Amino acid sequence: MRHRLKDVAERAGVSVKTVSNVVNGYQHVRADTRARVEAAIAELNYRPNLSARNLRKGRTGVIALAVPELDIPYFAELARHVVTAAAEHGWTVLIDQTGGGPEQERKAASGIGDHMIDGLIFSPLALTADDLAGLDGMPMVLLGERVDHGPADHVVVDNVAAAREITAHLVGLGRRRIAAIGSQRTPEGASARLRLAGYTAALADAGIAYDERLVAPAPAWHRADGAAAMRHLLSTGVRPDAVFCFNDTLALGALRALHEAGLRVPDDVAVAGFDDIEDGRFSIPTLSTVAPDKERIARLAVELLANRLTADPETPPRELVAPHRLALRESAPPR
Amino acid sequence: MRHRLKDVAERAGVSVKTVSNVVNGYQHVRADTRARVEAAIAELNYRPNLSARNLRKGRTGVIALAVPELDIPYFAELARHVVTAAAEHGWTVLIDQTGGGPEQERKAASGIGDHMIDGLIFSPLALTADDLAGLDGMPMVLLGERVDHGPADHVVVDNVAAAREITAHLVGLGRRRIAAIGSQRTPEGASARLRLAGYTAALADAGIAYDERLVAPAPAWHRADGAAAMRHLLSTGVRPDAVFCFNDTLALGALRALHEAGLRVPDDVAVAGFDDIEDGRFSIPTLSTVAPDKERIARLAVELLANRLTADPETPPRELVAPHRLALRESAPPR
DNA sequence: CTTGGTTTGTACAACGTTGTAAGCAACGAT
DNA sequence: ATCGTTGCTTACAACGTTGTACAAACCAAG
Repeated sequence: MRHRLKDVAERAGVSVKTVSNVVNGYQHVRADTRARVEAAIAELNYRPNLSARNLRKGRTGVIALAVPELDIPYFAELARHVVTAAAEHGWTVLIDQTGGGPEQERKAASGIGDHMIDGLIFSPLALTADDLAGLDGMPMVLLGERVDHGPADHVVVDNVAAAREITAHLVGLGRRRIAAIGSQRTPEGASARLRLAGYTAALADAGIAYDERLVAPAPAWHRADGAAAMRHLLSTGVRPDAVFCFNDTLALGALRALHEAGLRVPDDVAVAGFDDIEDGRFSIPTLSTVAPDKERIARLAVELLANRLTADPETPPRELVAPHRLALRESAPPR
Repeated sequence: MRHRLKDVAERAGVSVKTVSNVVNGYQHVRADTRARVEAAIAELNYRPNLSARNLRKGRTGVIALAVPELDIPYFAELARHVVTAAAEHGWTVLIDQTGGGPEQERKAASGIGDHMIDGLIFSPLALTADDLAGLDGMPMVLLGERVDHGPADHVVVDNVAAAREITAHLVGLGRRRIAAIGSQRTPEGASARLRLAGYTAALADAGIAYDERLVAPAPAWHRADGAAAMRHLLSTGVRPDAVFCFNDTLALGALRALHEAGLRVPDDVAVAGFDDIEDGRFSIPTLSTVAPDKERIARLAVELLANRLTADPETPPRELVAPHRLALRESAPPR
C-alpha cells in the first residue's frame, strides 16, 4: 500500500537515485526519463518518507510553538499568525501546550520531539534565563518578557511604554482614581511587573498619588479572575473611576462584574485592557486596549528563528521590539 | 554537541545495542552495566534521534489535529482537550490550520508531513466523503458533521436534536417570532443544514409557521457575520422576539447588534447560541447555548484513533455521538 | 567436570532517503 | 583519432536507530 523510491524505480526502469532526483527537482534529468518517473510516482501514489529524509538531511521542516494555553485568545491568535508566517518559510508548526508550569516548560524547551523539530518559538511563563542557559543548542526564539537578556533571541513588546500610554489615556479622560487589575508577585509575573511599572509611571506623570488599595492581584489572567478582582475592588469601597486591566480577558471579566454591580461603563468606570483580542471588538461595551502587532510579532519570531538556523551559533542573541498602538473603543473612548 | 548512541557506547565501554537496550528499558542488562551506561548518557546529555527511531520503528508518536481556524474559540478549546487526551496516550499533537478551503484540506488530509504522523484527527469544512475515499490509508478520525457515513471513523454531536431542544426552549419562553442566524447553502454548510433542520422541527412541534424572512444566512460564523445578520434582520422590519444563532460567535455578534439597536436582551429579544465557548459565560448578558461535551469529543476521537492504529484495516468505520446539554443563562433564561 | 539452560552482551543488517564519486554516452575541439 | 566537456545515470555509503541471530559468560544440577 505504501510505496518506496525503490518501487517507483523498478516501475520506471531507472535507478533509485534518479527517482530521488526527479522528486527533488534536480536539473539534469532527461525529459522522457522524468516523464516516465513521474508517471510511476502518480500510479503508485508515492509520497516520500519524511522520517528517512529528515534522518538523512538532519532537518525536519517542522518548528514548534510552545505556549501556556491554547484557549487563551491571545495565544490562539498568535498561533494563527505564527502558522501563517512559518508556512511562508516552508515550515509546518507543531503546537505544544505547556500549561505554564516550570517542569512542563523545561520539558518543552529541551525535549519536544528532539530531532523532530528544527527550532522552537517559545512563550514561557515560568522559566528563567538560568533555566534556559542550561539547555544545549536547540535554536530558540522567546516571546514575551519573562526572560530579559537571556541566552536566546527574543521578541518583545514595550510593555512599560504601552501600559503608560493607555493609563495616560485614562488620565486624559479626567479619571483620577484609576485602578489596576492583574498584579502578580510570583516570578511568573514578569508581564505584570512591567505593566504595573507603566501604570505607576503614568500616574506619576500626572501627579496622581499611587494608592495601593487600587491595585488588585489576579492569580491567572482569565475572565473569572478579572471579574473576581473587580468585585473585590468594588467591595472595599475604594470606588475607582477607571480600571486598567493587564490583559483583555481580565478586562472582559471586569466589565461583567461592573455590569452585575449596576455600574455604567464608561460613564461610572472607564475600562482598558491589553492584547486587542477579537472579543474586545464585540463586547458590550467594546473594549479600549493596547494592540500589540501580533502579526509582526509572529513574523519577527519566525525570521529570527530562520536566521538562527543558518547563522554561526556564536552570533549573539538579538532582541527585537514589536510595535503597538492604542485601540480606543467604547469602554474608554477617545477624547 | 549532539551525541549518538555510539558516543555513549564508547564512553561506557559497551556496544551500541546495549545502550539502546538501556534506553528502551530492556530487562536483561546487568545492574552495574546499566549504571555505567546511564552515567554516560547523563554526562553527554544524550537524547535519541527520533527521526532515526521513527524510521526504524515505523511509528512517530505524533498525531495531527487539523482544524479550519485556530482563533475560533470553539476549535481552540477543542484543541486543548485533544492535546490533553493525546498526552495520556503518549502522543504529541501537531496542529494544522487548514483555513477551511478544499485544496488546503485535501492537502492536510493526505499530506501533513507524511510518515511524520501516525494518524489524523480532522475537522473538515469543505471535503466530502468522496474526497476522502480517494485517500489511501492514513488512519483518520473525523470531527463534525460534514461527512456522513464516510469512509472513516467519526465523532459527532446530534445537531438536529440539540438545535431542536434549544429552539424549543425559546418557544417555552413564549416567543413566537424566532429568527435563525447562520444558514448556509454551500456544501461547506453541513452543520448549518442540520441545525436549521432542528430549528424548523422545533417550530413545527410548536405549531409555529416557518417564516423564511426570519432565517438569515451568514457566510462565515464569526462575530462580525452575526452582527451583520442581526442588523439585517432588524432592518427588514420582521421584528423577531428571539434568535437562535448557529454558533456562539454569531450570537455574540448578534448581542452586539441588538445592543446598538437599543433592544434589550432577553426582554425584547432572547438570544441562544451553540458551542458553549468561554466568552459566552462572561458576555453581557451571558449566553444561553447548546453545550457539546468538548472534552468527551476529544477523548472519543483520540480513542477511536488509537483503536484504528492497532485494528485490522478492514474494521468498518465507527460513528460515535458525543453528548450535549443546554446551558441556559441570561440571554434566554430558564423558565 | 560436563551438560543444559538462562542471562548478558555483541555483530550485522535493515528502515528509506540523499550526497558523493564515478561511469558511460555523445559531442565538439584539438 | 584523441581528448576533454557536458549531460545523464548509476552504485554505494551514510544518517542513527532497533530487531535478529548468535556468542560468551554464568549458574545450577547431574
